[in-house]
Amino acid sequence: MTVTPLKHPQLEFDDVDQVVAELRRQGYRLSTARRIVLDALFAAEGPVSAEYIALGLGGRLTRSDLASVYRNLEWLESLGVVRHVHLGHGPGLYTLAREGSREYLVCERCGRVESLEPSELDGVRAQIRAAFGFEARFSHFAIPGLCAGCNDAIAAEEGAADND
Amino acid sequence: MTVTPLKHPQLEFDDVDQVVAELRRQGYRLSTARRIVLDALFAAEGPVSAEYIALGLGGRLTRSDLASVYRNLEWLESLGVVRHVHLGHGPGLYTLAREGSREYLVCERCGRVESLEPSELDGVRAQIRAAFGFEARFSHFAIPGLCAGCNDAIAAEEGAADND
DNA sequence: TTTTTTGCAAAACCTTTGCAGTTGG
DNA sequence: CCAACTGCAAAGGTTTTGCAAAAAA
Repeated sequence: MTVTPLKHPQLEFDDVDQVVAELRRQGYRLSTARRIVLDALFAAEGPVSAEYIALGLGGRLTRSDLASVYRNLEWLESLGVVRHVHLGHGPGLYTLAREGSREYLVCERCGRVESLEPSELDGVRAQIRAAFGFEARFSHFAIPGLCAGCNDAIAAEEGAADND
Repeated sequence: MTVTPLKHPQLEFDDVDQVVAELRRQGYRLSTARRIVLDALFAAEGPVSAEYIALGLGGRLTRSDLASVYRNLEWLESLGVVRHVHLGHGPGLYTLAREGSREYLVCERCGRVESLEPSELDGVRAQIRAAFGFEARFSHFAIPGLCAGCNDAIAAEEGAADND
């Protein structure tokens, strides 16, 4: 089993100041706009949209310009500090990369999102690799489907509809 | 093992005229614009974008209005004649539903698309169901990753870069 | 001071909607 | 004939780009 080497190794950090210090050490400029994006990502509880960041997480934080937010997210992503995921239709969602590439199960019926440790899907990836020689990456696009609860609910509906 | 009952059972048909006849039998109007969309879907070799259909599959067929194409694709989808998939970024792609809900592996490096019989992923779905109680649906969003060739190519690159 | 980044505006991209005019049955 | 559908144009939602003004180092 090989650990995938990252082109841009994830930076280790626990708070905004650490990231700021590290980026500055690497020679990057740290504007207020950039700090705002980092603040929002640290304050957010899960993946958030660029717009939500620009609105200061819904008013709780300093607002900023949407175009700059996109530019800075892209920049932070290229440095391995941030990554983004697509959970379905709707905007891409951004999150700090520090926790590793979490993977998501998204219920298409109720919208519930289950966040998984990357290793939890190793078996699934192995099965796909064995069958198709394909290395599946669930870290950028979520796995859509039906959660247990909705699956049951649908089964019940269909039972009730048997007398159509 | 239960066969999922379809709300809109797929129509059986081999060519445009059969679909047209069936839809007319069901009381729907069949305009030229609608026939053009069906012609394009039958002529296409795989999933195609609405725009490509509107352009007459790149000039080979009659062109038509993009908004009408979208409307008719949505209508045909609601009748179970058409379905659409998302293979990654970029527009949704439409295809005839007659062949069942094929599922796709998309290489994020070279763009290669591998089309699978639904049953080929039954084992994967079973594993996910067993582990998370989640019924994965790969028919609407493709599985992204790296095909065997690109995986090898990347391994080679990384070997060559060991002396960084 | 000089290079980078910002903020605003505009555009690009995909998709939906409103509406007057046309068409299918 | 009349309900349904078209074609065009405009708008909606997400993301990118151009550029003059502002800010970082």
